[in-house]
Amino acid sequence: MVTQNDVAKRAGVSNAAVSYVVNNGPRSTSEATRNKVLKAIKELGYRKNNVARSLKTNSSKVIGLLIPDSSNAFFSEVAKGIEDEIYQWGYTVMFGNTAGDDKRQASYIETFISQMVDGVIFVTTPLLEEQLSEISAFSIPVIVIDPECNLDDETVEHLSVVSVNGEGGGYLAGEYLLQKGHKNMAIIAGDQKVPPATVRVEGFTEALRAASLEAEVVWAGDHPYDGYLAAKELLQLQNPPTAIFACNDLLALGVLRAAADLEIQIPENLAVVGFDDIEIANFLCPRLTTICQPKYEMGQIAAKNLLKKIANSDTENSQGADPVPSGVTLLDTELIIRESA
Amino acid sequence: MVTQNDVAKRAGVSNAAVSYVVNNGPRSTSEATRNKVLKAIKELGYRKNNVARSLKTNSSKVIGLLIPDSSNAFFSEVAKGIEDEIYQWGYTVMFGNTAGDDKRQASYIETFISQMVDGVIFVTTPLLEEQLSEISAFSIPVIVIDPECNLDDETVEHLSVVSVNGEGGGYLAGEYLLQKGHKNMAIIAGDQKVPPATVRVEGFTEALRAASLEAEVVWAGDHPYDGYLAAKELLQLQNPPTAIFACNDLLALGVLRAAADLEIQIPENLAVVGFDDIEIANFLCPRLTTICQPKYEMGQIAAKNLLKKIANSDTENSQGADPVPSGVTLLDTELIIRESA
DNA sequence: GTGTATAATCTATACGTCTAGAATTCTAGA
DNA sequence: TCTAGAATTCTAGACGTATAGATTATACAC
Repeated sequence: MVTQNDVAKRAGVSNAAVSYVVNNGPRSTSEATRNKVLKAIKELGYRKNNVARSLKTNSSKVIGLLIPDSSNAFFSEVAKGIEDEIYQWGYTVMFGNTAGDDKRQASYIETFISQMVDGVIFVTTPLLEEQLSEISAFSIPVIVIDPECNLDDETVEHLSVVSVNGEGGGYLAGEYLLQKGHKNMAIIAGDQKVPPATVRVEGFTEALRAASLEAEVVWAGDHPYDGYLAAKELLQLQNPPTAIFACNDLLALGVLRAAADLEIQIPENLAVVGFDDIEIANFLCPRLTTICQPKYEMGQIAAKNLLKKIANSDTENSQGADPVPSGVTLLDTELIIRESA
Repeated sequence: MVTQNDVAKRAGVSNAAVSYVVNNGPRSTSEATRNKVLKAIKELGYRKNNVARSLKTNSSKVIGLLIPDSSNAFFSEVAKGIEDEIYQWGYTVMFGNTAGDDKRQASYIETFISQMVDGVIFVTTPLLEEQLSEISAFSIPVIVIDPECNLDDETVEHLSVVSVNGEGGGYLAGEYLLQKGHKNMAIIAGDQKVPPATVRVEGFTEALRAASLEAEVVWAGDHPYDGYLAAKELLQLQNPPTAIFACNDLLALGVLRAAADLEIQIPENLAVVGFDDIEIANFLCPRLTTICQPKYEMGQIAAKNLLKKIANSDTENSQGADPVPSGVTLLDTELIIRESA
């Protein structure tokens, strides 16, 4: 492996000079040495070694990303927002799927610490008190996207969360279906263990409460098949719902399929509202009415906030530095009316 | 930061002893010191520092993953296969989206080298001669998933590729539609710059050639909307095709949507065959007939091969070691007949 | 009790980088 | 030409770890 020392020898300068050239500082170099060094670098094919740099400077230019399932359209869109943003600042993403497994999650946190990541982003992941305190023990900045909202206020205050107004989204869906005259509605909710599921249900329920109505809640999962099964069951009741709120678009897809199987016309005989507005929603038959949440932007904002936090913790004296909103940054959802409701 | 030295002091042993305990070797330790060290580790909250370890051992336990677009269902499924496999062996994934940008790709390769990754997996990414030789200059094992097949044989031989028989898949689609009696067929192909697109077209064309038929090819993109536009145009010709082969399922989704807009019945008046068999395919209306490729398995196999390669290059004397199939490992595709054709 | 083989431990150094502090060269004003 | 001050360069650790080589403790056979 070609090192700075090799380059230095070849160029006839000290290794410090090489470092200064490579990093454009922190001290200036004359045009002459600069050229000698650059020439030697080219000739020897030297590449800087970020591992050694990390060890010395205590900053790896890597951030850790913890996601339940990278193959899920929602998460992968968020991840893309993060990566796009972070790339521009010379950072790289190291990621792990928790797959809903606490042990696996813990293992990745160990890894992230061990790899000296400069920051961590948790996406929709159970926040275990113990793990959080471990990370903060290493003073690694953390951003959370869409948290389990039953965290105590103190913890949240300390945390910096980017979230979407899931409750508001659920409310929008309920309000809309109410306005369409539905009285008998059902909710097919995602995995009860995954935080955002519950809030959406609450928002929807809240909207119905205003009209003194209630909705049956079926806890399913996050896949189309879960939605399919749940919908089939609901639609074959003696008194089937006239509207279904599916808490994510993949579930909604399953609902559409179940309705088709049972030859139930949408939206004439059944209204369906989804949540997420994933890319395919606008191409389904019928096009899916859904609650849009800014996935890419969530990732982007989370990344921006994390980078800010990292910058602040670097300069130590965070006075004058651009402060990161701690507590919850809530992004708005939007009702996208298409054909299914 | 708590270091091995701190632990050593606390436990009243040498730092070497701590290292031996932490790594279970390479030398044995007495039960007594082992316990002392473990106790000190717990008391001080010591975590091993993988950065320092990497620097010393020249092995980071990190692999680099280069993907065109992590938010695409196909890639993210492959990525999941990789991550799942690699996690089991204590490795972690560092990833970057190339976004079809050669400069960005080059930048990530620099980063990977700089981070001392133990191996790299390229997924469906243009293999630039220069970049490959740069990586091999650092003797970093490389696995390619689904390559641009116009690489010269020598390069491929040197490379270790996991691929799916895209040509065979295209052939299956063509054969099936032929057998269904279609004579006027069209192909909506993905991004011409992305390697696998071309092979699928060739396979399909090949099948038709056997019946002395030809199909019109429209180069579109990778998104539903691309398929939608292309299909709308095709279906409004004075002599529209009776069957469309969409080279990936997202395109096919767009085709279904276009047909619905034009009130064309599927499969009665138009047959549609997709490619990929992504999760949603089985829930669309109509359910999508498509060519299934083992995405998760591709990732898994690629990861397994990469780990083998890494192990082999570690032991240097690869004699007796489990050899990695160099050249192309071709996985089979399968025709999944559902409702759309 | 002696000698020997083995196990356990410690000492010291290297991995490749960055960066204070010392040393040197350059610049410009007198 | 001389000199203060700035600009540039070099020297010399340190970051936290792993591991050869040296050293000491232990076990066992005689």
